[in-house]
Amino acid sequence: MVHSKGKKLVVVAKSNKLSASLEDYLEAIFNLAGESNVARSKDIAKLLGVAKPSVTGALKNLAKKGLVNYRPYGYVTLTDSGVAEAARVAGKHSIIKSFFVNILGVDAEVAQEAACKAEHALGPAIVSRLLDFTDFITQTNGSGSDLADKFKRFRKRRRQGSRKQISKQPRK
Amino acid sequence: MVHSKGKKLVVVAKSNKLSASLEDYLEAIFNLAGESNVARSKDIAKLLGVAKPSVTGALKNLAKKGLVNYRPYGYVTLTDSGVAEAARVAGKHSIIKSFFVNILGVDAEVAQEAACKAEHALGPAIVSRLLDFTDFITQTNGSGSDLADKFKRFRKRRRQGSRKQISKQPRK
DNA sequence: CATTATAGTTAGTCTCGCCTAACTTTGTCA
DNA sequence: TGACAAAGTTAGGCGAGACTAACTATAATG
Repeated sequence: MVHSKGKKLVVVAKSNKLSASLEDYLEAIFNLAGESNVARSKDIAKLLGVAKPSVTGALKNLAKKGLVNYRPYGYVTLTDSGVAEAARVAGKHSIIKSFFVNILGVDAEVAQEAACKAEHALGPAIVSRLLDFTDFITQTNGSGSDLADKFKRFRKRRRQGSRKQISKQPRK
Repeated sequence: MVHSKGKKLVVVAKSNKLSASLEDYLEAIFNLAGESNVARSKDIAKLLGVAKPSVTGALKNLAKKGLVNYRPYGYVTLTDSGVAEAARVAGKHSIIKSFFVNILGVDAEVAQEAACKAEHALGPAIVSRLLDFTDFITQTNGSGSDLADKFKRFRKRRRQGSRKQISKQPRK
């Protein structure tokens, strides 16, 4: 971990960086709005698996940051910067998930869930490379057989070869 | 995100799963103990960038879970299951970081920091594949030139090709 | 248009993880 | 060995983010 952190001059500026939680709300609104053009509190709650009052709180918070247009009992819409921010997060999500599924061959469900968490952990430097890498691998299957496929076979061989030692994963 | 979650029978069993924070403490102790065979509260605090009382709290917590041997004012050691758990976390960290550095070509500092966060987000299914994949790529450079190198050139070309559109990343 | 179901909000509480200030214990060294 | 520094702990507090219970506003329906 090794923090270090600014330490002294930190008091200022309530920080415009979003918490993982608020990023999740923003992304949820973005996705819901993308489908049906409206985002209802109810649906946000359902999508994120939280209770309704949690949504209200988050919306107020996002409104204070100028990312959503919030009016009590009204529909929720994203502001311009809200859209930008949400698109950024959703983009990360998509890149990460795509890597998991298309390169690593992870099950879509698992990849989806993992991407939800990882999108808050990985900065632009990594995600940008991940995108390039995924493209690189999927495009480079001109020179020979499909690399992702090769990997699948490699992995199968490896996992079969060492049954007893690794079996699966030291459970728990 | 899409939770769903057990929902009904969840009340029981205070959960033996560690929070991200506690995993960090455990990993820190593991690393410190590995180097000098003792883990002092002071060093844990420094390594994680937290205040001393936070360490005390975490240690009590870990002790309650049977992962560390904690005696007030004494040195901290890991129990057997503490070692197992810590090794698991540290293993994840190492696998993830290695992928970032050796495959994606990310700067070691950045990779270190990102791995710290990602290790809490990625489950065994993904990490196991990540390990295999990294090995696969680094071992498969027999058939032709080094793939990681190829990727580096691919990326350089790509980033140069699209200067204006992507330039870097929409800052903030 | 009145009733009722549904959506949303308010108020209050809880847990987690961190902090500072002040205290106690331990270790060091003259 | 006694004083002082360093390490560790206790007490108290704060913010984020979630929850439940109870209330209010909106929508739908006869």
